[in-house]
This record gives sequence, C-alpha cells and structure tokens, in this order.
Amino acid sequence: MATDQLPKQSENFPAWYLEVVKRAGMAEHGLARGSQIIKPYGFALWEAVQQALDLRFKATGHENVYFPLLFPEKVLAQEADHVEGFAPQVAVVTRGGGEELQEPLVIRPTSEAIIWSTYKNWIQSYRDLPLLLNQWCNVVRWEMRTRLFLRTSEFLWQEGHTAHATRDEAFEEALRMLEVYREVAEDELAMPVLTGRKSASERFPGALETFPIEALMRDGKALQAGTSHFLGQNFARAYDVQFLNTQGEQEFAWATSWGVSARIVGGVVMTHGDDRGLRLPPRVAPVQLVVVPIYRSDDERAQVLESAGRVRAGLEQASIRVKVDDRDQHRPGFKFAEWELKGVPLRVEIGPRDVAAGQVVVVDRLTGDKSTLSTDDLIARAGDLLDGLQRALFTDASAFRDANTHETNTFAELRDGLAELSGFWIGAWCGDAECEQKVSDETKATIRVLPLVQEDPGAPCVVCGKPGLERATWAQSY
RNA sequence: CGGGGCGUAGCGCAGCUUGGUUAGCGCGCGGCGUUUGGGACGCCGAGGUCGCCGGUUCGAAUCCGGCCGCCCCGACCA
Repeated sequence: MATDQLPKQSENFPAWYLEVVKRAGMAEHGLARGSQIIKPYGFALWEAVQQALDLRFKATGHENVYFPLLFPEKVLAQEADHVEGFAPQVAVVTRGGGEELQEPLVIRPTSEAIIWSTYKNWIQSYRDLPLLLNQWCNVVRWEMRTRLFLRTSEFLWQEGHTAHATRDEAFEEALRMLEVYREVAEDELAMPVLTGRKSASERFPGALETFPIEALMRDGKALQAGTSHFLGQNFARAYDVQFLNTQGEQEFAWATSWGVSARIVGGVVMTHGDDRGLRLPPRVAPVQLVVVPIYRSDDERAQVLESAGRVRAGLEQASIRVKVDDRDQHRPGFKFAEWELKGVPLRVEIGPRDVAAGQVVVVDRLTGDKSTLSTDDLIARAGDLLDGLQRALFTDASAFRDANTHETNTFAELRDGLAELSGFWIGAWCGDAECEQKVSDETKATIRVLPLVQEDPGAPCVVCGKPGLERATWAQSY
C-alpha cells in the first residue's frame, strides 16, 4: 500500500504547504492557540539561517544581548504610534505568585520599548554611540489567524536595535542591514527578493521608514521575509534618550531596528518546494547528501555499508553534511521518497553492483537525473555539484519571479491581474493613500515595495490618473 | 469578534440521522517469516475515560443543555 500522496502544489497550495511542513518533520501545532512546536528538521534549518545572519551581524560590528520577556505595560505605552500599532496583539500577564498583579506585565511583541527605556541609562554622550546590539529571542503576538512558521502566536526571531548620533548614520545602518538580509536570502536561501521602502500604511508602528525584503512564493503571493526600520528620533523622544553632542548640546539619539523571523523557513518551503516536497538550498540543508544502501543478504548488507562508511568519511573530510540511511525497516524506494520529501539536494545509491565496480549512483533533487560516478570522483566533485544545485535553485526561483512580474498602465489590468494572484504588478502611483486603499479593497493586494529612492515614473497613477509620484509594486501577500 | 466546519487509538477517518450487548477501518507501532535498485507482503498482537461537565433514558459515541479546544474564510500581521 502506497503512502498517501502529497496534495498537488498547483491544486491546493495551502494544503500542500502544511502537509510538507508536517511530513518533513519541520513543525506541528502546539497545545495553545496558534502556537507551534518546531521539530528537529525545521529547527536545523532555522539554525542555519541564524548562523548565516549572525556571522554577518558580527562582521558589521554588532553584539548580541538579551532583554527580558516581560515588562510593565506602561513602558509599551510611551510611544504613541507604537502602542497603537501593537496594543491589539499584545498578551498581558495579570497574575503571578497566585495573586493579581498591581501592574500588568506585557509579553514582548517586539523589544523597542524595553530596550529604549534601558538605552536611556546607557547613553549620555556621543562617545557612547553608535550602540549596535542584536538579540535572538521569542516574541508573542496575538494573531487572529495563524499558520505554521508563517504566522504563529509565538515566534523566534532576531531583532537588532541600534542608536546613532546622526540621522544619516542611522539611515545608512537601516539600509546596511537591509542589504545583509538581501544577501542571506539570495546567497544562502537561494530566494530572490525585492528590496525597497514601504508605503506609510505598511510601515512598522513608530518608524519613519520601513525597508522590507519581499520574496515571491510559488502560488504567486508575496512574503515579507525581513524588515529594517529607520525609526528617526521617535523612540529616543518617547523614552528620553538624549546625549551630549560634540557641540555640547543635548540631542535625541537616532534609531534603527531590524528583524528576521523563523517565518523565513516557511518562505524557503514555498519558494523552492515542488509536488514531491521540499527542495532545500545546499548551503542551509541540514543534510546535503544522503546515502541509501541497497542490499539483499546480510553479506551484501555488510559490504554495502562498509562502502557507504568510506564514502561518508571522504565526504565529511570535504565538509559535506552526509547521512547514511542504514535503517533496516525501510526499503530503498521508501527512503528515496522520504528524502525527496525532506528536500535533500543529493542522493547517493550504493548497491552490490556499485561496490563491485567501485562506483556510486548519484541523483540530484532538482532534475532527478541519475548518473554514475566512481567513489573517488564523488568525493572530489560533491562540493561542486552542491554549488551547482544552489545556483540552479536561485536561477529557477528568479525565473519564476520574473515570469510573474508584470508592468501595467491600466487599472483594469492591475485589478484583474492581482485578483488572479499572478505575482508582482508594477505601476505608477500618485502617492495617495486613497488609491492604495482602492486597490486593496478590490484585490486584497497591497503595495509590497516602493523604490528606495523616489523617482518620477513618467506615467499617470494607474488607479486615479493623476500625475504619478513613483513606481509601486503590488501583490497579494502572506 | 463575525461566518462555516470539526473534536472517536500516535495520525487520518467511519459509526451519530433512526440510542441497544465485547466501538470499527486504514496508516503507523510490537513479534515472527518472506522481501529489499522507486513508497513490500503474510500471519499474530498491543493500543480507546468516544473533548469536558451536566441532563433525558432500563440503556448514550449517538438525543438535549452548557463549556472548552482546534481548523477554514474575513478584519489584524514578521
């Protein structure tokens, strides 16, 4: 009896996504509403993302810190836009030690409030700046609807919080981190992203500018995979963080914050997955190469596993993450299907015939093509093969993104295109929130990015026909 | 919070309309045997307070009331 087939990606994308996440052993629902248990395979992927990011944070002069999960509600309330934006989603602790608390504590939905109320004590002089800190933590947001990895009530992320002496320095920092995010998404996760500015309505509560990376999923919806915010002096004002500048004057510090969450793991699934399951970019794949031994008798088994062991040793010497699937309770066909579901980039089959010939059969997850290599060749070339697969995934995803990116000058085309969920639609926009709202009302799509630098589109607003201010990129999104 | 659906073994479900003795099926799990180059098969076996509380009844998974939880669609969102 064959195991249940996955839903077809093209027929029911949400069901396909959830089945892949569950069956690949990435995550499952927790006991509390909207919570998530991240399982080893999903967590390993998140760890790879963490590593890639953290390396770059350190290289750009940042240090890691940790602030408390709980803080008084009134601290959150000090920045007006911020509290207004987050209040509906904040979980509040009202009891402790068996008694009602005199002052309710909030579970952080993000840490600007607690961090900036602390920065007040850490910043007195321009010599204390810049302050370049990051924390890896969990936050809680009481979302109405949740979905594994993409939107859970508790999620893992990193949040960077920096303070600077000048506007320009803070602004550059926000853009620098946006670039770090782009690099990790594209180079490590093979996930092409658009970068740019958010419109006012899509900005982070309390930010002057929000810079996202936006990826396109295989069902044509966009995913915000990371954001960097230029916060101006809003938080410094709210939490009274002033420093003495070189002129001896008191000045409010300039701020940025930036974050990437474990949502990006879901992004990888939806960017690269196919009808057989995951396809993982080699650079972050927990297992880059799996060896499936094939045998009948105990004798063959011993020979084949011995050969597999040598292959593993050689590949590990070359810093490749290898797994030998020597489970006795499953037959090879089962293992092939399972490792394809889990998205392992390369599979090596070793049977009695191969042992005799000193060779292995290599199959890649992208094409499914089989080839025969000598054991030595495999060890010498596996790294290159993986690099090739990494590039191919990025090329694939880029081609898909490009094929699903359209430009238009007519509202009808924009509206119909967005209603069909066919990716990014680019058109001139007058900058008016009413036009933005109209598109959203009629198509559920929002402006995902505006150019980093505003530039005359040379065309009238695609919605109202008034002079265009800049080119906007619309899409439906997760 | 509004609309819809669902809670029965680890997972997926049937049974409920029309109450009736030991509550079924598939997958998975354990044992034995045969198998093993694309998701194996046979035999034996373990596993259940039918979401919770109360009510009706000789008798409740099934009918009634209340509660809790989950999923999908909307508003919200990394």
